[in-house]
Amino acid sequence: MTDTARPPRRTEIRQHNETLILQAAEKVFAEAGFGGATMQLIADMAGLPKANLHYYFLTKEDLYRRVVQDIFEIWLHAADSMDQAAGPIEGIGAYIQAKMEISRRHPNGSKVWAFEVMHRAPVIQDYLETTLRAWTTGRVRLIERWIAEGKMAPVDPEHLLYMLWATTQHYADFGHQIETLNAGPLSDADWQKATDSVKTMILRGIGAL
Amino acid sequence: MTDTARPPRRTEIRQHNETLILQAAEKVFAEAGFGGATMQLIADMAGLPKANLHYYFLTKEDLYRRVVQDIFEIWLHAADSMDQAAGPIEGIGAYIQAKMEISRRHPNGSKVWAFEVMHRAPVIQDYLETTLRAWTTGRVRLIERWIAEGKMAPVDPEHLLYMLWATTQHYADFGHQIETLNAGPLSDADWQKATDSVKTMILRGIGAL
DNA sequence: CCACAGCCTGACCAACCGGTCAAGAAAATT
DNA sequence: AATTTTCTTGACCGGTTGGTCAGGCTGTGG
Repeated sequence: MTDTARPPRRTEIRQHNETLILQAAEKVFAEAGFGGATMQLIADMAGLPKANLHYYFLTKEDLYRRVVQDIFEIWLHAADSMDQAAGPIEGIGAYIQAKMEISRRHPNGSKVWAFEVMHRAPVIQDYLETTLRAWTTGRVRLIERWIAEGKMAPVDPEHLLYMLWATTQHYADFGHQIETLNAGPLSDADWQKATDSVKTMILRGIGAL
Repeated sequence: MTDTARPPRRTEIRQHNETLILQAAEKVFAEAGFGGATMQLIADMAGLPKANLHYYFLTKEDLYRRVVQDIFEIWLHAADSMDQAAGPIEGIGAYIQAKMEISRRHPNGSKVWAFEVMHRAPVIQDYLETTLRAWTTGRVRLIERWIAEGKMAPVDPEHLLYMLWATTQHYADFGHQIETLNAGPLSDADWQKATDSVKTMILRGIGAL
């Protein structure tokens, strides 16, 4: 066998433990930030000795980088629904729907992203400058086409994107504030109402309704 | 002299150094979070020895609390313009204007607030439950009145408030991401355009235009 | 049975953390 | 000038941190 391209073997144990650690890390990094998180706390939450974490992830920063990268992947895929849409009502409506669901199911991921960007993105700056910028340019063109086709009002595409990110991520990043004002966690109906409200206000705001 | 009501004397030195420390602390807390910030770093940035910080502020947490409280004050005052307005166009328009200016001039304050809320607000939870909740209730009533008077569409007032907070604060909290996509800091014209975009989309979104 | 690579972990370390303190300098008050 | 209060600071302390490492464990292929 001269299979030089074979990837380094990943036993099931490795896969399992890495997942365990990443889940715990996401939670701890979200709740305490990079500086406030401790490897010991992540280890305890994952149910492993601390030294084991350093076996799978060389340093705290390596572990953090993996968490942020994994989140970034989820974010990018959320926009797939936007691309093959006939117009803004379907496209932006679906994007809002997808991002609201991510905010509900991966609130910790959203928070880690927020932490990272507020830190001036020391770990994922290159992603911002390459992948995210390319992604943004593509959606700006899409929105400009919809405007040219008279399917929506001539709003600034970049600021529309910022508004979409801000409103949807707010329900994850500031979830605690919302739950406090709501006097408890949001129910299924609450989330439905939130999603509908955001959709309605934004779609009407861009003159698509 | 039996002036028992006299406030604790505040020399100019005290006032000056407290301001110096608070400014440095706001910046460091914003850039590193509570856990990541160190008293040594704040001291260096303020140009004072570390022991001097503990003379003016007993503990790191006391200093942090002061920073968060100061920010909270600024936020509350921003809504004054909203109250004595004839309708949503003036009221919400002025509120957006005020909050965008705060995002521009106090981006660190906004970030510290975001950090605190993401931490599940260990320091200012009581503020959320009392002051912020009361404030919110008042504005919800105001918006409901505008709706009843037919001055805007029947949107959910709470989610409108969340949208206002999310969009305006996004320009502070995610300023680095925006600047990266913008390939540089936002100019006066950029900020004007951002403010106009937010105003137009939201006011049209609530059917006030 | 052996050999060997991957996996596990208690014990340990240098560096750094928030916070303390005593002694003195500076300023304000008498 | 004397006294009292406020301010300043280097040196220090116990506790915690990220990271290391030697040695043991486990499962698998021959």
